[in-house]
Amino acid sequence: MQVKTQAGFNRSKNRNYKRISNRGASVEKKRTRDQLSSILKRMGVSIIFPRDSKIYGEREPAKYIYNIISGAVRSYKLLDDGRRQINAFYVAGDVFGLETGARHRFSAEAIITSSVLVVKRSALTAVSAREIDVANELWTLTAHGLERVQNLMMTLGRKNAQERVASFLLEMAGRGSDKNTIELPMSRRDIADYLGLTVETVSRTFTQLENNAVIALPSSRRVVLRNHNALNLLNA
Amino acid sequence: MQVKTQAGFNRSKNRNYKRISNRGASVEKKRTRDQLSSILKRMGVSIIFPRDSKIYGEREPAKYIYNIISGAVRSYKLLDDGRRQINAFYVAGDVFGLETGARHRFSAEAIITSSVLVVKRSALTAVSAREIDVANELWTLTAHGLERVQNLMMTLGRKNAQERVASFLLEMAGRGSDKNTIELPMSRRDIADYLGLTVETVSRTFTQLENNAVIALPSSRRVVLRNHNALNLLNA
DNA sequence: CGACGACTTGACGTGTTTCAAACGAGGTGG
DNA sequence: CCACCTCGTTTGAAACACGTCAAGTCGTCG
Repeated sequence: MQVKTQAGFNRSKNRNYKRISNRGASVEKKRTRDQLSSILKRMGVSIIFPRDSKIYGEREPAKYIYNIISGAVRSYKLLDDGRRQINAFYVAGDVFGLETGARHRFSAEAIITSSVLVVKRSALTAVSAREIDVANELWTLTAHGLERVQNLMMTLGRKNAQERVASFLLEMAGRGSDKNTIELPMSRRDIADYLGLTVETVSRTFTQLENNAVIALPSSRRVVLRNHNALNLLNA
Repeated sequence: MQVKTQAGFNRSKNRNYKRISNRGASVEKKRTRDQLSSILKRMGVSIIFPRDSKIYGEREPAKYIYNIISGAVRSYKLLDDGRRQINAFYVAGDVFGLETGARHRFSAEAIITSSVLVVKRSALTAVSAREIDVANELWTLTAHGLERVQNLMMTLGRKNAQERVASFLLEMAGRGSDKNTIELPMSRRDIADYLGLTVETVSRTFTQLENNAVIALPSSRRVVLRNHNALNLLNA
């Protein structure tokens, strides 16, 4: 884990997190909006994580919060016998590793070489104890994580292979700048462990979608969406 | 939906929600601990929801927060073709319906006749805007919901039928007072839609576990855990 | 150019679903 | 008090989607 000592050259799109209304508070500074990412930029240290390197492990003390500058990260849990469930892929702009408990409940690894802003959690909670807006942003961040996982839950519990892959592709397309061409940083195995399938089934489903002219596969890691309608139908 | 106008006779065990430490805040009132449930009791109105009645629907404005006094509730999402995924069962003491966005992202129904404290969300957010401890409790509540769903995700993505049912039984046992005998308020269909299986598979798995002397089934809705060890092994 | 790992494809096996029927407990009416 | 209906549950048999095992292909990098 190489350390780049200078911090705060964050060049990625930082999504503006919605805030809940706080009517009822009388003397309230309304100026703030997305303070969090500026705090992260100010307090964070940028670190480079090489491909497949561990960022943190399940059950380890959750002392830091992470904000991706560039690259991609997978977060996962393992069963005793090695079965893996990936619960999220994070890309540039995403914040991860935020916990309310003392320890991380997942492991996190860089999928490709990634530049990540690392922020002391204690520093952040100190701010949020004073600034209600920051506290709300943290809450909203957790709530967004919850939303994502709840959607995944639907996928894992009730969708077939085609529908799962379609959901995945639409989710990935919703992140990149080009809504039609997706560059996948992760392997088929990662996708399989995200969607509750096997590598073989994922691969077969990709070629099936290609044969049906729903997608094109210029290369195995590049997907072109050719028929959004069909994908949306599959997404149910 | 019958209304019982008098509020605040909450007689159920209210779990004490863990709070994150807020070191760094200088002038801090440390007195509070689980203010939330007392606020709910104070501000809530008790309502009786009959069996199978709707409490709120997906996409409806999230104007209220709910705290179960007695009974049981299921929260779920539907796909267009009617496939259902239950994301949580709530029992006495549980809080549900808390959102950071404007609308509910799930539907909620009473599984059996249930008495529920209903609290205006605006009232609660007004308090949390002033009281950082309350804000933290709300955050922690969301975080606990996230934990639960993340565990379910593992179950749905990577476990077989026996393991899913074992997880379910252990989860349910962890709630009731008697850790060995479980009274199930929900049907086999509900369990199936929670575990991503069909009714038939759930039923078969129950009898299979009974034949292996892991559980006993005095009646279809009453389960006796006879071999915790075996269940824990299945739980992985 | 050769080797390694990721991906694809094929053939076969199996756990879960599907379709169908029987069972059983609870409630109603005669 | 019993016959009857209903609905949740169980059980059976057959179909199928996905998993498993195995062999190939492709791309990348030394």
